[in-house]
Amino acid sequence: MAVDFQLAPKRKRAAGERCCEPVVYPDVQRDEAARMAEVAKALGDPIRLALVDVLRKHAGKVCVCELVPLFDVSQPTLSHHLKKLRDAGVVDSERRGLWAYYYVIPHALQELSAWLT
Amino acid sequence: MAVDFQLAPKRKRAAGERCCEPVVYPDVQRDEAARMAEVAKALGDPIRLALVDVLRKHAGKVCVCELVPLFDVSQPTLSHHLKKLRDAGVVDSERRGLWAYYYVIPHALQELSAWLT
DNA sequence: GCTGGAAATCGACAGCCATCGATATACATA
DNA sequence: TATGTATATCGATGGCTGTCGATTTCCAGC
Repeated sequence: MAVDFQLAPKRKRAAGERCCEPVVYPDVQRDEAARMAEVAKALGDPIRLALVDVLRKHAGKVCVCELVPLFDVSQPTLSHHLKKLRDAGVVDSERRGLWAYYYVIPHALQELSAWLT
Repeated sequence: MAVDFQLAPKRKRAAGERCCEPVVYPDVQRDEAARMAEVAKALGDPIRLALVDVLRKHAGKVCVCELVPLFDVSQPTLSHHLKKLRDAGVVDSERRGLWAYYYVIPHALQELSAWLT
């Protein structure tokens, strides 16, 4: 995760000089921005975005063995992408025997979605 | 940009066997994923996400000199983030004299927003 | 036990990213 | 022309990312 930003004091400006209407600090709090940016970052790869798309369209849980052949990357690489999505809190997984099933965590995308709307 | 993903046959074919036409992801979907991932990646940094938040809340155009003091990063770093957002097609800028004004491109976030909904 | 398959992890590598200070560019004003 | 200011670009740096092949872990079935 990138370095967190902070509020800094406004710089002084010559009296009466004005380039535009004053701005106020973003409504989004820092931790909100950090959370949403984390989710956005997880979606910021075409493979991961398509993975989430597949998982969302399957209301249930999808076996990794069904996901791997859909993409032109190796199994370890896909596993890496799934881990990124898990670390970002977008998906979760469940093991049944040899197989692992992934699914989108309900409401994981809700905050970002609401902000974008 | 990361390596573009491809779609492969859904099932591994046995040697020489020909069971069916491979299932192919529509190209539209791949392009969509690439475009949306690019936008998501641009939003995948807390500073850039907060920048977009500020610009969106101000329906007009905001001077860079108002943005810089809001964040605890140097002016070159903020300029770099603004350039990232510009390259991703999220914002655009306009120069008036010494000052540069940034604004969110209308509907730039629409596709991603609709997909997330 | 042993063998085989599914998935995760490891180790390495090239490329990208966020950040800074220094510098360049462009414009305004004296 | 000379000076100052706003913004962009440059160059360097440490850290992160996506990718792979090889390996490991875990489980099922023999």
